[in-house]
Amino acid sequence: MLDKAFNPSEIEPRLYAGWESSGAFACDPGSSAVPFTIMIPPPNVTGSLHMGHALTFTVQDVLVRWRRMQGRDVLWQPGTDHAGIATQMVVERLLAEQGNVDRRAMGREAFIERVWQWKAESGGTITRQLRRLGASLDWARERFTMDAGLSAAVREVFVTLYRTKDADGRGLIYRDRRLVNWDPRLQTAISDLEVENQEIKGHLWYITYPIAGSMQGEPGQFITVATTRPETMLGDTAVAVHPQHPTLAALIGRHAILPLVGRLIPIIADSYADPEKGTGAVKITPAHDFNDFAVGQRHELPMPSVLDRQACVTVAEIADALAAVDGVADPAFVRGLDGQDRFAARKAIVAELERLGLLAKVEPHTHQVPHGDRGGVPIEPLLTTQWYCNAEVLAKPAIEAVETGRTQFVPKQWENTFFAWMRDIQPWCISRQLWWGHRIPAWYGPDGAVFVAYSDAEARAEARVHYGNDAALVQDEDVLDTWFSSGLWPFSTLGWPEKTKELARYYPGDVLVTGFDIIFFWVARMMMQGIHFMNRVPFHTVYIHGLVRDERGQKMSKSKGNIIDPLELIDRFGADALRFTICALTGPGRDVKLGAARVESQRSFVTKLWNAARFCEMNAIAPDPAFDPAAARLPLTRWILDAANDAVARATDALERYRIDEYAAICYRFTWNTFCDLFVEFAKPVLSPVMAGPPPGPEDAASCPVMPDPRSGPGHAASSPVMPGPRVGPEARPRTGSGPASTTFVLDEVWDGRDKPGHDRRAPAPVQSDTADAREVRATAAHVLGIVLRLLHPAMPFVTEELWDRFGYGAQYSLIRAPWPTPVPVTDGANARHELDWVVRLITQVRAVRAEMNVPSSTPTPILLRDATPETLARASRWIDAIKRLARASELKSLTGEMPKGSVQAVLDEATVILPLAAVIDLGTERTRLAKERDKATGEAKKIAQKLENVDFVRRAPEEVVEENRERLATAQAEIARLEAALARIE
RNA sequence: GGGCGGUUAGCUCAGCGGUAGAGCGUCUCGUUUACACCGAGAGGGCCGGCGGUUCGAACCCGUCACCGCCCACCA
Repeated sequence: MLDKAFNPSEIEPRLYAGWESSGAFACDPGSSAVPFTIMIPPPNVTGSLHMGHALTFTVQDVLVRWRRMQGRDVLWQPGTDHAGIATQMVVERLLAEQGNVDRRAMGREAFIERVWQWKAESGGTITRQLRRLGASLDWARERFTMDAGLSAAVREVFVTLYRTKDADGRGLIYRDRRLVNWDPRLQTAISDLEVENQEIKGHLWYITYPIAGSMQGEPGQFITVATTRPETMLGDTAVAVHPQHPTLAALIGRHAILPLVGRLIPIIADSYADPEKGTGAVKITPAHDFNDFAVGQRHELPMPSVLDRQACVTVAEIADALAAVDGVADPAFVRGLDGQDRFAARKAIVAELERLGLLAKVEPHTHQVPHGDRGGVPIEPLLTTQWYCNAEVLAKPAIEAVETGRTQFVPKQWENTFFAWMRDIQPWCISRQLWWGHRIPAWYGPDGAVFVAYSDAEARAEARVHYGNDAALVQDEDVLDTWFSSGLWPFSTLGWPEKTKELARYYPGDVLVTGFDIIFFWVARMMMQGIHFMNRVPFHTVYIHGLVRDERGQKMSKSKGNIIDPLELIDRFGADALRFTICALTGPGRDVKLGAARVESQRSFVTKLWNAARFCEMNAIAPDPAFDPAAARLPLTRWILDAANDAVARATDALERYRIDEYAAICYRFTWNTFCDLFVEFAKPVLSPVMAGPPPGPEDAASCPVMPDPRSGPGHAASSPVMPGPRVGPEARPRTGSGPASTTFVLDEVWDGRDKPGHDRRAPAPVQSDTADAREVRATAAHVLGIVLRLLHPAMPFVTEELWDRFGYGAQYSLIRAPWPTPVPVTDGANARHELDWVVRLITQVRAVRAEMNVPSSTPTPILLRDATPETLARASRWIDAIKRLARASELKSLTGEMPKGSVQAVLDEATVILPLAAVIDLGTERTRLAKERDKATGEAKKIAQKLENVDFVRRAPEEVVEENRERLATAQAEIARLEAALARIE
């Protein structure tokens, strides 16, 4: 027996362990099946599962589980990223907390050993958490970016790119001395992508630079520059003005005296100086500003650095130029700045300028200041020698691959983002001044000669050739950007550069799933490196999902305190509920707004499925291997099989299009609305007919609050004249066995105006019907439940597996590899659909009317059909038990004569549905209700008529559209006529 | 400055040329034995504004407004 409720916390760990140990997630390189590969975006080894992970891994797991069920040989490659900066920071913080010496005191080797130790102890957090989410990763193949094999791949790539020369004879990896984004807190170079601009409320300082050799009172005695960074002025080597500047151009060629420093700097012409901005003159500090660096290169200016690696002032490079100038420059002041922090120096410099009267003015100024995304402090452009990768060369084939569609983005609009960045790609700084990471395989000789090699030994061998003897070599201290190794993930995890059978089989992969924030960092680099080294794109599809936000659409962040922990949600509601919520909310190009309330409401779907299964269990519904859907003969079974076909086809199509949200909605609707609300309810009278029909009404019809007409007395209804009903021809007579239930009720009985006392159903026997009909319904129910479980398995693996096992659809843990459902032939599905559609509409109509008239559902009433065709009456007869049960009917009959007084009417196709409710209805209310219905239909008819009167519409619209409108008009007009007739019957 | 996305029921969102939809919330009714994490029913929207294309626009085009994001840059 299934428990009353699904208990995820008990069931999930057990099922996951079973899956994993039974090898259900493992790929099979020896299989003949078509492979399907997804490379996990390796989470940081320091990470713990956050909502972004929950989103991306749920989406991937849905795709992976679905494809596995389709029979593909799935490799979902797991692993983690060594995450250079992040991990180094974590371990350094830990060392500090434990009161250890810092890493520099500790030494490189000992520190790295400590990081490995940390990884062994704490690096498994994220992978454990992924298991809790239900991610079906092939754990036996787990990789780490610093594994020996992956490290070998990194060296292979580095050496190869270094040795591959571009058109100018330069390696695709090369060393260069230029400005780099320097993070003074972490004391390492970072790439452009790791810089985040933050809006800062600062100041614009206007500083007066005296012109050298100018006379007192001369108009051009000073040139004023504006700056947001006065402290960099120590490194100024020019002042630039626009060559066509109306007034300042006259000063070009003269020199300014750099305040504080006393050095003479030229006033140069450069169109970089925008006459509209600031004062029109701009100070040039080539070593501390990217634009100024370019100006400095153009004019061959000196480039002294005045800030060091900790962003403190250093005067070493300008010491020789210091000169005392009365009232302008004082070498002692500048020397006094040496070693001061950049912001302290700024303050001091501003104060000194003010004291000297060289500060023309200060304005408040809000501007974007670049910050390091990890360190969080303003970055400092710094002149250093770093290793670069010529991304421009590598980008070209990657751009082409997307242009030609060999790799496609979903949604497509992200291709524009990709192109925009790739077509203007900058040299990629790949060296980092860290210890944790892949050490750059470059060695330096005593004279600075560089030897790039696979190993220390190989480098020594090269040096021996170079020098003619054994020279002492020193390996480069730096490590590579983490993304350099991540970019190799699609093939380094498969054994490259070895030619493994996994590499041949699983590269290229199929889909890459990630967020848009990673397109540049990772997707672009995998494309570039994958194409360059494997000659093929690493994946044919890049599926980009949104970001997870909180319920109000705010980005989740620690500072806002709106972080939602997926593990907490799993604890509270179960992994299936969380996963299904994510699936339902992840529309293309849309962020996922998620909160506990949403997960809680989706949990009820898990419960619903569980309870539907309990119903099946209670009704002895069990899988029947001999069941043949094509042989189903009942309208009910043919209808549900037909509807299941439709759900299967549409769910599969949605997954093909990566529309996880549509897939979820289709499954949800089919399970809840179609299977539970309709099929199960219709099945009940067949499965246990004793329980069919409404609960017992009052024994005495006269005491029923519905029937007696308070105005005319209890005898009134009974005294209404009743005409004989139509004889239903034998062809329309219900055939025993073709309907869903016993047909003890005959529709050609004429309603006699009296409600029959209900059967005595006060003690329903818990018997299960064992008719052929009931057996067919049971087998069908089991078949369709099996489809539901398989359809939902990718989204809700736990509850579906549990039910699959409990019902014995297959061996334990077999759902994970059960065949994905495909549509099956159904006999005359359209007919069954039409039939059920009518029954549902009848029931809905009656329910609506009853609710509107405030008839309590405990009070059954008769349902009379007027003007119904024999076909309709036959249909009604076939479904009489279900109708009575679901529409709370005491009986169902045809009516040709006059309507009982005080009846309520509703129009259903050609027939009018009449509910005799004399006791409770007010004629005025009923008249208003019917008039409202009629007016609605009239409005509809008028709209369509207008359309059809438009000759252009009739002439130019497609024939089927015109025809459809004609039909709709006819239907509406017929409905109006019947509603008019109904109104006329009311006195 | 360049670009992208969004604006549809109270909320979250589907729909993207031919009858405006769902879930949640609201209101009403219901102790029907699968399920109150339930069932039934109802109310609720000139689909951001203005133009245009079309027989027909929530949907296509233009434009504006507001919200969000990305890139560049602001001496």
